[in-house]
Amino acid sequence: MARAATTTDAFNAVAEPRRREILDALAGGELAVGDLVELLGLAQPQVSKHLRVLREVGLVDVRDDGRRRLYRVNGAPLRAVHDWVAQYERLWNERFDLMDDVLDELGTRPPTDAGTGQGD
Amino acid sequence: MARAATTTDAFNAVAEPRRREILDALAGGELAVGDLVELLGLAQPQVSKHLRVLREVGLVDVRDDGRRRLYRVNGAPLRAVHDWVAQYERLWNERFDLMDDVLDELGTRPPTDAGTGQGD
DNA sequence: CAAACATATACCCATATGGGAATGCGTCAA
DNA sequence: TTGACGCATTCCCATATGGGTATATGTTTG
Repeated sequence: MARAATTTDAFNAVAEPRRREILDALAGGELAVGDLVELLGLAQPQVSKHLRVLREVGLVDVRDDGRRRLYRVNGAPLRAVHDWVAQYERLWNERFDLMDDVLDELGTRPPTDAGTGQGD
Repeated sequence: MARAATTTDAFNAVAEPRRREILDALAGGELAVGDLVELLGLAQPQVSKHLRVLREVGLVDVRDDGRRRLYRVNGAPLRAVHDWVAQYERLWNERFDLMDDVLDELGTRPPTDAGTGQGD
């Protein structure tokens, strides 16, 4: 087996830096392939291929405009990523960690910080 | 060129479902490789290899305990993922207006150093 | 109609992958 | 010491990747 396909889910699709750049560029609004080619400095086929992947996971939508194709972001699939990562927020935020200890010792969570002081 | 190495960053490391499972399992606390083997139903070498990747990107720390090795999560590297994805929250959240303000502020880099956040 | 333009596909290729199986190596038990 | 245990590493391999280049498809213009 090789690595999971990039089109498997948003996790894989977004692992590629170039695709993140594309999404960032599209964050400002609709853009045609040619615009992205200029903005990213990538070859046109490469951009089209990245867009294909993004489309397959639903991260972008397309709209025909004459001989151009306008792409736009659709962040919905990123929600899964966000939700998963959010669970680890506490692990890079020391405060939560300390708070956890404190709460653990107290045995219960006070309804609000009643100015418990900063003891430690 | 092939795909970027899985050890390139948290984005790539976490794109693999098994590695996410490992992190989820470790979220409860330290675990030995053998524990993970049982929990995930994977072969031991595979688990060790996934742990290697996670270690290389700093997502887990190890600790020797006799002939076992206890792994624990370190969510720090996930912060980059979280921060990037958070930019797109507005695309699946209805509160555009509020988010717009936030994004606007993110667009500028205040001279302040770390610690800003909203802690207060 | 043909020519120019915009985009998508097809091919080719070097590369890292993740699983399987075998093995190396340090640690604990008898 | 020998042997069992726990884990890491190595080798093998099918597979998808992303970039490069060439080409096919569709659209607008002359």
